[in-house]
Amino acid sequence: MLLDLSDSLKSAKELLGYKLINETADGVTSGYIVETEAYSMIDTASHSFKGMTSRTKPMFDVPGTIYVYFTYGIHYCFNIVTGPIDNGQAVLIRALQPIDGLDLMRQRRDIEDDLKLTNGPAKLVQAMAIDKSYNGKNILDGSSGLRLESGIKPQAVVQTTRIGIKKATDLEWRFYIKNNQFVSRK
DNA sequence: CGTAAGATGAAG
DNA sequence: TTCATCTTACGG
Repeated sequence: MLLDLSDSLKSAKELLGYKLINETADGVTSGYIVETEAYSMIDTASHSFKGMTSRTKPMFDVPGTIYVYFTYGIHYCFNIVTGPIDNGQAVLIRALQPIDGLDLMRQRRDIEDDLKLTNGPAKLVQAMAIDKSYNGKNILDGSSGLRLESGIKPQAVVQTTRIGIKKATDLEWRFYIKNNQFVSRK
């Protein structure tokens, strides 16, 4: 695999178009990554900004480590850790274009509209049945059902500010595939 | 301990 | 725009 996970900013852009696949007992679901955000230790909006805590420990592990966190009392979000070990960098996966296992996704999301299946960080996590048990495992070594494959090559990528944060709102560390319907917000 | 905020989503 | 809902982090 030629995927570069050495730096969260580079990786956030490069991960666009990659196919994310999860195999569970229920079946296989997959989708192309169409929206990402980069986070790092020099970034006041990052969970890793104040250093390692029990929650953010996976962010300081090797590249490819899966970081799943719980937020707003309801939702889980999923990140892929990048950068050298101990560097506190990660890429938040914000949206997918669903490819395989649409029925399973509709079932898990309890929704009919396919456009709303995976167009948000907590939505895709629910559609692909990613939970806290994936936290700390590595997406590159098959230690969970989750893995990456090469997918499509984005024709055009938009770089802009991140969503839902109150700090470092000037940083343009969000990337998405231009004109893709499954991006969470324009 | 007490408490406030949070990388969201759905409904009204 | 509001609210559901609860873990994490941090201060006392």
